[in-house]
Amino acid sequence: MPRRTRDPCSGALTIGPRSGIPVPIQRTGQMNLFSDIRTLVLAEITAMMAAGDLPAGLELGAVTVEPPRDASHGDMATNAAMVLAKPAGLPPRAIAEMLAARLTNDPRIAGVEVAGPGFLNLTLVPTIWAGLLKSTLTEGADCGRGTIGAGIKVNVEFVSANPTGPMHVGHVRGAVFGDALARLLAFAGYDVTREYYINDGGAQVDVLARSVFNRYLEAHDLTVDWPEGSYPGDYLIEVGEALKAKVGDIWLNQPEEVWLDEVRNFGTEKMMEMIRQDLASLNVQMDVYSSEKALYGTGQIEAAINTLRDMGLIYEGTLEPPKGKLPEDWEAREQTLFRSTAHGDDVDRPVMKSDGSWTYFAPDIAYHYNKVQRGFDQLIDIFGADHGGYVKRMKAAVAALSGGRVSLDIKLIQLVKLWKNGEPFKMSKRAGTFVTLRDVVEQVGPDVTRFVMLTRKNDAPLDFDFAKVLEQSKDNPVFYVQYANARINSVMRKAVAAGVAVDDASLAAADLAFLNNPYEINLAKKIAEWPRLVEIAARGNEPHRVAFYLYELASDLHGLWNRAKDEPALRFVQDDPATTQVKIALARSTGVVISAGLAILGVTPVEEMR
RNA sequence: GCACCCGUAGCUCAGCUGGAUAGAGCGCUGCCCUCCGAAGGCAGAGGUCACUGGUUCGAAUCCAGUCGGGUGCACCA
Repeated sequence: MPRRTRDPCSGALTIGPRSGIPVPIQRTGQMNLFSDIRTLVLAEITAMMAAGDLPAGLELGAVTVEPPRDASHGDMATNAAMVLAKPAGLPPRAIAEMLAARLTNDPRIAGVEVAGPGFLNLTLVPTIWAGLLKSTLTEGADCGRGTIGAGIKVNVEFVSANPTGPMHVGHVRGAVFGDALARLLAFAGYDVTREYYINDGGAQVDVLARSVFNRYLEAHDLTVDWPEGSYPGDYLIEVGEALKAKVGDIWLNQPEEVWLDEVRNFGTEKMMEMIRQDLASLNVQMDVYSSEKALYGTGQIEAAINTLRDMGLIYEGTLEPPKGKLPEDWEAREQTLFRSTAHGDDVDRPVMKSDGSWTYFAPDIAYHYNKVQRGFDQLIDIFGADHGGYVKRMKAAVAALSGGRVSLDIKLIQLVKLWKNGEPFKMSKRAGTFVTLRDVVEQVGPDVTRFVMLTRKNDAPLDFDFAKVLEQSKDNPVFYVQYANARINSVMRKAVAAGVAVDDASLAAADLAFLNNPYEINLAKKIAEWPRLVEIAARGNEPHRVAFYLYELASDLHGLWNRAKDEPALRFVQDDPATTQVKIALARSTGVVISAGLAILGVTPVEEMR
């Protein structure tokens, strides 16, 4: 097909200084080639509808432009002809032929092929990759930043460990996942709030208070009992000492009513200090700490329940006994129930105990109501997998209280199995091998901990081997990705020593039209996928995709590197400074994306590994 | 009994709002290792995507059911 030339003065094209080849530039400042080409495809379809080639008013939402699985299928593939065939009442290949003819006219498109049942395989002009690298280098740490979350307020609630002791290893994964998800969503353009819900309203903080009081008594050299279910951990010794330092001996012979409230406040405050420090050691920062206790006595629980009551969703009733094995002490009992079945739950749930006090569910409802009232459009809760049974009722509550306006996504975090050199690492409080978050971070560091925790989907169990995660070999994904970055920095230092300018501005200004080896193009293509991956990962609340992508990106860099052993022309540092600059631009662009990706994971990129 | 999660290569796992011949690492087999940066490289074998139906131009992906594993199942948080 004849190629229509575009006016170079339109601003859409620029002329490569040496080659004279037009280099498309992204005018939006974004480097998402896939959305650019999808926009083109949609525009041509719209034009076809206007021209009467297709019926007007076709729904285009299902049209995708994505990387083909097989490199022989070109650089991008679109399903447009196939998804439009039925509504348009035309054979897919007929649509494909028409669309192909139009797409060929775009200066970015080098070739279009109709394949299979009606795929359009697009080959881009080689200069497109130069434009990609330029925008990557120009955007730097912002490359791939998205806008799909623009104007959307999302609240990510995670960790929410009980304030009764230090965080243990079971909390680590949830903390890392939640923090990485928050970073991912922020990167995709969402307005993100990270929130911790302090469970300081239940019976367990009374137990904490009594345990602290015991330590307080011990600080006065008194002997104490440790009843079943109390918290005898050493970490409360200093809290007891601190309490003694604060109040002296005034509570020594006082009944519980006198000191319980104050000791509880004192204890939970100390525990939260410790938890904040634990989180900080993992580079996790919360925006908001919300207190369960603060919901009591302020009418918030009553208000939330009354709101449901006004909707006819609260009633006095008796639940059916659970099927299967009946609890020993089961008896029919009238309770105040939330009609969660109206919003998809399996049974209605009690909000008030038989003694008239609230169940744990009631403040949770109030807390989520509070989040709804604060104007969030989306709520995300991150729970341990053992709380899976809690999902439906919570979703029902949010659906009811927001009138369906606010979505709630609950991500369940599966267990982490600990290993050491391939041997199961047993955890036991009694044997003193209880593993705290601090133990993990001190042994392997926050970067490795975070990366490894994100190398699995949240709902898949994870093996964590204290020895293997620190191994410096290609079998260790953390090392593999970091090593790629170190290699990039190495060749850049070498180029600098050879007198080549490798700052991002110089590289972006260079003529980059000479990347043409399949290994180089392959790496550039992987870079091109980055913004798209951010979108997909953010849409699914799946930060693990970033970790897998980085591994693939590193793999492509290493592949190019290894290939260069046999093909010296592929080496990043060449005799000719201009050629070196082109190669370094590719390496540096890879490094830019690695850094951006690691930032989402909350991992610090390393520049050297010795 | 019910609900939720899971079932993909010998092992551990990816797999995009359904796309073309299902991928990676480990392990295995065979070569190579005077290489910008050692912590290796290249290649090969290896699959009924648990099973059976359904929807669709097209299903590992969506739906229903079956089997198998995990978790949770009034008034605990």
